[in-house]
Amino acid sequence: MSRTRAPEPPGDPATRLPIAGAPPLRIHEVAELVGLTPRSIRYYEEMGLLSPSARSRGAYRLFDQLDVDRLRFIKSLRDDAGFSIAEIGRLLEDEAARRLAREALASTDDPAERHRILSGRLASIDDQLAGLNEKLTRLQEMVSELQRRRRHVLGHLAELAGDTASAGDAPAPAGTATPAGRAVAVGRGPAR
Amino acid sequence: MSRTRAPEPPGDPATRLPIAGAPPLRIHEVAELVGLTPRSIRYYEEMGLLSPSARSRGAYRLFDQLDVDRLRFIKSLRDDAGFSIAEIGRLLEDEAARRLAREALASTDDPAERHRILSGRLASIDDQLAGLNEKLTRLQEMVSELQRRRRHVLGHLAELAGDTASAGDAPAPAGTATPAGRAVAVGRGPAR
DNA sequence: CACGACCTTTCCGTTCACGGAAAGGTTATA
DNA sequence: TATAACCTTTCCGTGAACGGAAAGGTCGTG
Repeated sequence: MSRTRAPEPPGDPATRLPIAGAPPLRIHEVAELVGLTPRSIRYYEEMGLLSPSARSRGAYRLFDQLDVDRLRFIKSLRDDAGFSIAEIGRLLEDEAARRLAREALASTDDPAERHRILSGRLASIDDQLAGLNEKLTRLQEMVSELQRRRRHVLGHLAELAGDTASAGDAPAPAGTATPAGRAVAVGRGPAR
Repeated sequence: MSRTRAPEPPGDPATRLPIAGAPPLRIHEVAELVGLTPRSIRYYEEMGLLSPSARSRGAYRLFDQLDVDRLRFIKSLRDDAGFSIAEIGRLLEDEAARRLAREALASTDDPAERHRILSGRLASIDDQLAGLNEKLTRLQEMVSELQRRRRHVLGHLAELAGDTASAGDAPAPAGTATPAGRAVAVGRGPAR
């Protein structure tokens, strides 16, 4: 551990303020933090998923907390939702449109204009919801099917265990409570 | 419409029976049916996702209803769950293991052996559930967040509409009821 | 039996999402 | 100031998931 962190000598406040006392990170630091490679992060920037991050005088990329959050979001979208980089780009563009709409709303009192802006936002949100709901429904069907099988197997195991009295209902070993209500069984060991 | 369907002259019952009266389909027919290209279907066969389908004397691939179901499943896994072809391959291998386990279970009365088989099945199911649940939870979080925003925008719109009395609660225009319980709002027009 | 429409395999090309090397610049520390 | 450990851009390579053309075979109909 030779060198720890560069305090970034003052004189370059940049355009984006670093969120109160949090030092900016360099690319391999964020990479490790969020579980991506520097290469991927540069690629995402090239594809327009990141606002051109701040740079040091030496042209080093510098990342603040917002960048980290954004990268985490991107990774989640990629790994969990299975979106392509292009799709993620579109989602993030919409995110940007959202900020613009906020500002536009704050700067006008005209009811018609406000209605136009809000309607646009609603349409965009509904579009995204439609896409996500489709994926979500399919995934839930798959999970339900697997849970059905799981109960089935557990029933057989219980039956095997001797007490032929109580069959069909199982304790469920570990679970992730889904926001939607029902607990979902999850078993042994890490995936991947 | 020159040629409609080949009745497949008897003399080649093949190994897989065509499920009572359903004529086997040729590759471009299934392709259109399930929404894939012939090229993709051949590729999936090459990757081992399909049991080597039946062939006519002239070496044409012939698909029965099971093949169609399997292809639909593959497409769903690919498009909705975002699995890679390799991952789908593993899931389907497990499906095959499931059939084997069924047969093995049916052919033994030894409790220890039955327990071993059932435990293996349970472990495999739990593995799959773990992976799917992770995706599912993330997706649900994203949907929840979007719904929150949607309500927010709707609140502002209602406020704009004049009656400043009732704000914050909205009727939700259209919805897909998720198996898990809560209705999820979906708006205007088709996505994609 | 000839035709058109489909099929076969083989192979090369393409897009996506990066990996990795090259050639050179920057930054904190010794 | 020299050195190690980062960083930069540029470019070429790679595996996945196909697309598409080539060269030839097969099917039902005219």
